[in-house]
Amino acid sequence: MTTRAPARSRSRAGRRPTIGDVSRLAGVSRMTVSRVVRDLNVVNTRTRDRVRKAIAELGYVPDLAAGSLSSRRSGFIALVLPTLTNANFSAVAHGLTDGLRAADYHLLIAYTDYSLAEEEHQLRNLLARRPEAIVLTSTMHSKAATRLLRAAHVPVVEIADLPPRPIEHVVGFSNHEAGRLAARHLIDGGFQHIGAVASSSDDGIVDHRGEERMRGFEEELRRHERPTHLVVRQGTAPVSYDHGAAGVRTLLEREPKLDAVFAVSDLSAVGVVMECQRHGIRVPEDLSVIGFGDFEIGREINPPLTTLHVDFRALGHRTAQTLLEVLSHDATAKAPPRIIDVGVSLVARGSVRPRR
Amino acid sequence: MTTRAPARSRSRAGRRPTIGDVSRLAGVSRMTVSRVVRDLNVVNTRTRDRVRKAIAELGYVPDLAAGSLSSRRSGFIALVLPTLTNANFSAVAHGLTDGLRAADYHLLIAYTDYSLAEEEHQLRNLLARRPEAIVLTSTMHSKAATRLLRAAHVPVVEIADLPPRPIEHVVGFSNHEAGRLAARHLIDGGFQHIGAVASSSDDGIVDHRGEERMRGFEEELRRHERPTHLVVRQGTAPVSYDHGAAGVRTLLEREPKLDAVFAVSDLSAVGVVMECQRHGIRVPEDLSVIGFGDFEIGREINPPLTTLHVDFRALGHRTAQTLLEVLSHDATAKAPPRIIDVGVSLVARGSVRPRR
DNA sequence: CTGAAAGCGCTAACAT
DNA sequence: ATGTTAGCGCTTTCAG
Repeated sequence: MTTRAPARSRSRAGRRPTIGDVSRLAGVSRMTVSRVVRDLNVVNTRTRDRVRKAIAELGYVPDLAAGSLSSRRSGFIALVLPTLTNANFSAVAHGLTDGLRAADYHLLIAYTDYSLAEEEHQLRNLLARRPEAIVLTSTMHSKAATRLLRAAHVPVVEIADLPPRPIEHVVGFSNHEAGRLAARHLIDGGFQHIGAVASSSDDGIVDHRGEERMRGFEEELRRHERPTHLVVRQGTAPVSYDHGAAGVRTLLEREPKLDAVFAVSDLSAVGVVMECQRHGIRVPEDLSVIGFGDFEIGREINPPLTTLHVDFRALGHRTAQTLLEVLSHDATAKAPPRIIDVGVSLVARGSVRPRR
Repeated sequence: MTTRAPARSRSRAGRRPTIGDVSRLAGVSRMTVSRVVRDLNVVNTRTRDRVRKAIAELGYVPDLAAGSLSSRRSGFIALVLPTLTNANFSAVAHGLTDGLRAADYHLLIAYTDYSLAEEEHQLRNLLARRPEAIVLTSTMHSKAATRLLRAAHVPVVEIADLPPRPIEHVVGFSNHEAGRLAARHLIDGGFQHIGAVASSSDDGIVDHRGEERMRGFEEELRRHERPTHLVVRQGTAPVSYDHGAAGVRTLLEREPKLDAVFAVSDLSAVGVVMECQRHGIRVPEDLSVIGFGDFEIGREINPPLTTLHVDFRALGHRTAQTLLEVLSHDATAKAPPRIIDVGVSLVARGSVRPRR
């Protein structure tokens, strides 16, 4: 960059100021600047102010890459989400951010589109930046991903499910149990022709948590000697409204006497309700509908949606807490694995009308 | 960490393997390992395989912090979003990720909850990690944030609006024009009592883009000598369903003859429709509704929602393209600012029934 | 309270 | 095709 700036600014022409530029301007050593930047509270007030002034004047922003290389602390925690388009995952991120802020950890977010291959790709990227912990919203990983995670020498928290063989820590709930709760609610409600709309796995695109819910749902049906042939798979994750609309059409073709539907997500449940409206099928008089996730749209539609509720924000908070505990552990002694279940509960609203 | 591992592994006990560990195991210099890792294709095939084997054996993952400190290339681009809970912003992220992947840039995402202070905080964090470019979904920043951005010596792209005084590059559309389109559609439709549901700013929480839409809307009303007293502000960003439900109640109290409503987002528009259903107000027979954003839920409800459409995925792609062009520019010559307008269009659906 | 020396893990630039 | 040297910007450690 050819600049006409006077020679005295040669040291900072065209590049970002470094700690050395600040120290020169303030007339102190780089160490002193470093102490001021990190708020170490050991620097003389007047020196500190002089340094602060120099920092402001130069617009100095410390280089965390250099800092963490030296201190061996990157100061960030990685969160891997299946998708950005899900209010519940956002709630988790919020809970995490809040819980981590006081400890001055920065949260970095990546998403995988429910793809195992993409998860591995993102993990590789993230791990290369040396996060101090890693949070995964998924309990199913490629073999290579699992190996990476184990070799990373970093605390790993799997969230939003209860894996049978966790990598390390877990903050979640049982998706299997969620599905069973839905089935029991419908069976107890006296419904005779119970269907469900799930999504299908395809080519490495897997919504394992949704599948667990469906497995729980089917298992409970079987326990009560009910048929499970009315579970249809519609589209791939992320589940959305149209999955429900298309799914219920299929179900009604297959069983005109259908009287209740469990949708793997509130979003597809809303799709079910909307499609029913279009065909003059009354919810809940003709057909009862139950979803999962307690999304806002479910509370807003008419009738409001019966659903399964998980406190995802609390889940995020608990994850932050767990992380903080684990990270405060002496690095020489690995903290024992924590397994935390935040639970799931059924919220009865107008979209289900018991038959007895 | 007390370990019983044999002494020969002393060099890698309890810590991650470094490039030196790999080079020792493979019997080559660290440079050779570096070349293999970066796929520089200048290494002898047999040597390369030996190195690869060592890498696999040790589970070596390169340290990008160290690498980028040395190469002065961090390899990532930062995306700052107002909120994670917005399908359109997710679409932008997708478009960006896709467009950037070939060039091997990694996208790191942060969100601000529509808070200027939080934006500044996130920016500081992000900038400290030396992104090679920064993408902001907002065109309004705190003074300090603007200063940080200008001092960062990094390309800045503001997206999803058309700011009058851009920091540098822009890929967006006119929110002002979007609001005007909505107003014109309703005026042309022959509506007499036109209202709107906006959100209010509060305490540093600002949805500047939404406000621009409302300003455009009001301006167009005034142009046609229509009153603008039926624009109500309901809640703060992020806008959601309940904003619309509460907003339309207020509007109907204020003007029982209300015949059309523009909602700042499809989400609040859906809230309007749902609230109308609950009160026996027919949409569109009694009240017409128009939203913004063309969210999936708008296509799914009955009647489907008339809305303003922006191709956000394309916006993300164009942003990626712009970034790639700008970044390929010789670092010594700053690329000229690009201003790209992806446009906005009205999508007429069932929720608006013209009166003439 | 402040500073000097050494080095974090990697790559640019220059040998060979 | 491979290696050597130096140094990226910061912090740790130790000395004063």
